[in-house]
Amino acid sequence: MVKKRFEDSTCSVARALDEVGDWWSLRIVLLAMYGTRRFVDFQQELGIARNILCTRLTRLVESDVLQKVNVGEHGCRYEYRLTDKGRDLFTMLVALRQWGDRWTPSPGQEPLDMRNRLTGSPIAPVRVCDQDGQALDIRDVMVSNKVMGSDDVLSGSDEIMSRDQITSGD
Amino acid sequence: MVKKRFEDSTCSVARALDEVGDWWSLRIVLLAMYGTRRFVDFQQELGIARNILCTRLTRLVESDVLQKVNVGEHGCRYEYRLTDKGRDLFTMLVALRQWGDRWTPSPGQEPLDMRNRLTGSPIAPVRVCDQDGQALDIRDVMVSNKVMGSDDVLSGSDEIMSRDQITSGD
DNA sequence: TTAAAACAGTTTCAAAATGCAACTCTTTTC
DNA sequence: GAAAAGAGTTGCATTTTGAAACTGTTTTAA
Repeated sequence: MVKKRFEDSTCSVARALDEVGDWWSLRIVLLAMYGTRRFVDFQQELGIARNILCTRLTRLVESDVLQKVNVGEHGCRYEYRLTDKGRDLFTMLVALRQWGDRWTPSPGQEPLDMRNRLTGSPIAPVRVCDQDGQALDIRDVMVSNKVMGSDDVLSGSDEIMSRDQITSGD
Repeated sequence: MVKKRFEDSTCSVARALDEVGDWWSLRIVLLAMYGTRRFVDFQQELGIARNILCTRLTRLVESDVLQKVNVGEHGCRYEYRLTDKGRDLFTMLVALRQWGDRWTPSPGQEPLDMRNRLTGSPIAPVRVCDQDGQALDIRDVMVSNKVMGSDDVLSGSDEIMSRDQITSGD
């Protein structure tokens, strides 16, 4: 019984991408991490159309990634700030940045230098580890699918391991 | 001198998003990690339009995230397989999955159980660490901007730290 | 205290991307 | 050797995006 090994329409990656997986949202979150808070600043730094920015910010507020705060002194003037949920995208964005640094280098552009603010120690490459602290890459990972009662390894699809081998556990 | 603290049109996150930041590409890569390789399988599992899938796969091949392999016995029949570059999105996708598990839980849907294939040890939450092994969250990180010769902390924009405080180093 | 500028959007309309269905042509399978 | 499956294309309708102008507030500065 092979067909669909993971019923992933309810996959949390898909759900995450529904919230921040469009063309602009992660860029907005990234700018927010750099300190941008105002509508015009997002607009100018991204070069995004104002109406699109408006719908994106609204969506991000609805999904609780940003919060809209009235900072006007005599009326209404707004700022968009990261929530805990938005701030928690930090790890994923660092992983994405490191991937970009490794695989899409830009001539004459050196990677952003990020460090421990207190000690100056540089940030290390983000790794997936198990609870014993062992770093794992995709080939080392097994996914147990409780619904279907079968285990499987992630493939990373290369020529060494055929589809038959991968699905032999079913 | 405040205006733009990071000239990020050349930011590696932006470059990464140019390659995999659209609505479908990361889902395609994720399926590829689960072992999907064929055009029709991607199409059916994603519910994506065939022409769109075609342009996405072509783009991913062009940017060397996937490779297109002829597996026909008497002619042409293709598979799309992850390259090293594509496989290296694993870390980022695990971080995204964990974010989704934490913040967009689905009723009755428990997180995918991922483990070390050899030992059965569960995967731990992905963390950003410095080279001394110290786990850092966004508030602990400093970015040194060599172009502008200034240092800055990432803000995570909440009400505790005002924009003035953040930019006081300039 | 008032005029000018800045903010935070809307609205309108054109251009681009996406989705759907039908249609090819080749390759497997039976 | 026929039928089915794979891997796309093509054409057209729908949706999303982008650009620019337009509104109504709120600050700033004289």
